[in-house]
Amino acid sequence: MEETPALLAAKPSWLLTQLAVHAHRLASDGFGGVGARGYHYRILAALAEFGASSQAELGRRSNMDRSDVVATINELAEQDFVERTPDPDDRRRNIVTLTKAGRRQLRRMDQALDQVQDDLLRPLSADDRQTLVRLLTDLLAHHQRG
Amino acid sequence: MEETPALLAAKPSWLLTQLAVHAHRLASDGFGGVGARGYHYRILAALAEFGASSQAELGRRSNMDRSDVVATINELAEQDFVERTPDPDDRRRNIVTLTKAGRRQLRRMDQALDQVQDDLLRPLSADDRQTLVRLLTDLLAHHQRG
DNA sequence: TTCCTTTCGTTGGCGCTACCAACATTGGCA
DNA sequence: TGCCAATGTTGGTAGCGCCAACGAAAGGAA
Repeated sequence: MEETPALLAAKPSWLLTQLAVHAHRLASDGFGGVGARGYHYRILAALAEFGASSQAELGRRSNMDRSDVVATINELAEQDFVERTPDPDDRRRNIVTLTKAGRRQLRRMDQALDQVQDDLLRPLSADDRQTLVRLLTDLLAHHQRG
Repeated sequence: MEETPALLAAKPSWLLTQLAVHAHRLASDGFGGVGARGYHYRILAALAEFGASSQAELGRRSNMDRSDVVATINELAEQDFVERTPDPDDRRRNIVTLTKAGRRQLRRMDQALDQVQDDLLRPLSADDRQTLVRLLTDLLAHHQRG
């Protein structure tokens, strides 16, 4: 294998984005096994955790653009993983509901994702994993405000 | 701000990929100021560090697909940041050379990137930054073999 | 009430990164 | 010689993130 330029290898942003590529590939492979992708998981997870929501709400919680939520809900609804019904109390909104099948799909995706975490962090000790998660959590929290 | 589902927030792969989004946005903003993007930096950095190379070599060092190297070299050559000449010793290959202007562009991009690192790691102490880099470096090294 | 602003869902787009398949040309090797 | 590997190139595709614009509807100010 060829050497990576030191200019790159020394940059935290390089380490982060390259590692994210690996993480994304692992996750995609896992999700691909159940015919889904990341956006689907985000929406299903948000629904399972906070219950039926409007699309705008789902977007804010899952860090997704409104327009991408539309497409994702379309796909999930076509597979009967969610239901989209107009909100009678606010006629601008749709209420998105998780179905039984959707809950099952979420469980499948979650298991795949757990395996991904293992593969991703394999070389690290339990302590190091915890440290890494702490640092990343701090950083992410910071960048989601400023 | 709305709450992120715990199912997401707990996954290292989520932290990593989301943080990479922020890192990428910061870098893109920095690069955008000089009319460039990530692929350009990778190629220029590899050329500066290892000297004139074939496109395939550049791709391996910069972690890029051959086809993406072609497009990137096209763009860099159009701005006279690199020169592409056929290799007389191996007529399959091109030799890509960094120009003075290319070196200047790299310096500009590198300065922008240094600022990005600061912004990215701002909330962390010097110790924490070092720890983070160590952990990420270990992980990345692992995933670039297996 | 009327007017203005905001929110919501939707459509249709774009950029960047990461890939893949196919092809012709050329080198290297058995 | 004949076969396989590497190279550059073309022309795709997918996923994620994002933006502008629109009509419909809600909310708040005057």
